[in-house]
Amino acid sequence: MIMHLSTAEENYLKAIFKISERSEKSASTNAIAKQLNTSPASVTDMLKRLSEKKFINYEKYKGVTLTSEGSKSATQLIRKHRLWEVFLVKKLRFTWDQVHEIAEQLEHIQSKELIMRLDAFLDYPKFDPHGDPIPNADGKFTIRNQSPLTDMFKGQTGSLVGVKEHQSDFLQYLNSQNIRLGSEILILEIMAYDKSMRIKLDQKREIVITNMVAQNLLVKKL
Amino acid sequence: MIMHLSTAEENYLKAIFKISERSEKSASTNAIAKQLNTSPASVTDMLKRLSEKKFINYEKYKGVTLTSEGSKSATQLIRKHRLWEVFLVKKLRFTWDQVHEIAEQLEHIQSKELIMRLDAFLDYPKFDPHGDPIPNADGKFTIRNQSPLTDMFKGQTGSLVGVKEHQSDFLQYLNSQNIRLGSEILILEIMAYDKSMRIKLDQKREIVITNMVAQNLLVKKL
DNA sequence: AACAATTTTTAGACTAATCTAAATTTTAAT
DNA sequence: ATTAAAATTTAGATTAGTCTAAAAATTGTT
Ligand SMILES: [Mn+2]
Ligand SMILES: [Mn+2]
Ligand SMILES: [Mn+2]
Ligand SMILES: [Mn+2]
Repeated sequence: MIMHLSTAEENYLKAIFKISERSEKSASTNAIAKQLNTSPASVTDMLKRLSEKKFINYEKYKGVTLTSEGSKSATQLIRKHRLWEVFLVKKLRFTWDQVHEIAEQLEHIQSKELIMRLDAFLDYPKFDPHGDPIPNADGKFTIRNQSPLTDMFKGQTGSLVGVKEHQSDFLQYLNSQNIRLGSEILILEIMAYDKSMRIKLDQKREIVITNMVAQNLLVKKL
Repeated sequence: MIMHLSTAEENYLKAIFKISERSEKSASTNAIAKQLNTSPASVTDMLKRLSEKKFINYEKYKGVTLTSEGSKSATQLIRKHRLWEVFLVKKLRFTWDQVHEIAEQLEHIQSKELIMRLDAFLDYPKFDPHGDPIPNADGKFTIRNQSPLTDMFKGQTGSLVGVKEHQSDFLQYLNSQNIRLGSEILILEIMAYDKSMRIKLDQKREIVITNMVAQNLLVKKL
């Protein structure tokens, strides 16, 4: 029943999970290749193996979906990744732009007990340092209402609950502007021309952000 | 200059280091194979590769020694292993018999920064949960005077500072007898026949231990 | 010094994971 | 409905790490 997955296999399942998450429909070979920075030929190869092992539903040329077994594995991997990120930020005082790479390695450590204890040690966090929900031991994600800042209008206020983009240069940009999870954002003005926004941050500083930045900020309306 | 090592390569270097540590002379192919639970043929293969990369001094049929580069890598790996063991015991409340396997995986996580911060988080521990010294960032081990309990005589008292054997069944046996690091051991009697010992533990309980157990207990004379 | 036992290396094969280039299938557009 | 473009799969090769069986070298013992 308990089937061992290699690091590579785990990464493929996670990639498929993430693609399915954002597009609803089945994941294509090319999309997976792009996500994993690998060649489509390698993906096809791996899809055959994962299908053989019943982690995915795969038919040639038709794309893939995760089986419930595959979905469970992917969710556990995400759980581990995000818990480790919390550990790195909360306990080791890394910043949110420094943790992803390290968590990419830590997520593959195999020990149920370790994760149980880590979770307890961190006080059962519900969200990671980027505001992403951490599935619980049963794989259940906390749902939260949130929307990209671009969905809000002039005069409205939101609290930053997450970021869509996780690239460290983006996160470092946010650091430089003192924009962090929990920051209060009041939209003062939206430029008609380029949709850039003038905002008031934490009832203090006024700054201008581009539409591209605003698209990547997830807020809860206040 | 900075050469990347795979998990397998790191494990070979650590094995060679440990063999050299206990026998002084160069490590033989068979000894490495035994340590890593692999075949001698695989070892020869890997020795060629590690020699090529200048981590070991290797001549066919002559056994191997680590170069200074190899020694440095092995020491860093041991440092990581032992720091993670401290983390698991001190922070996650694992017992000393549960941590080795997990640390075997954690030691391969690649991030200098992570280890620096972990070391600080743990308050720069000098010894791991089994009493083994943790090399500092420069690779320097703390030396301590210690001897196997079998080197001591009737009437002498020692404090347990380490164990030679790390198998979990041995550690669990010690747990069951309430023998732990720091325990005070007074030798009451040594049987001439089988060299088993009657000892007084922590000025409380009297127990009998076999010579095999005594050989694996490292004590500091009091 | 010869030979038997042991150790080590080589030969040849296998698996997982990857690649490039070529062939095939699907999809989209005329 | 053809045909061009894009996506996907296959073919064939490569690398790391492993294995078993056989050959070669070393070591130990008469
Ligand atoms: Mn991440
Ligand atoms: Mn994250
Ligand atoms: Mn250990
Ligand atoms: Mn240890």
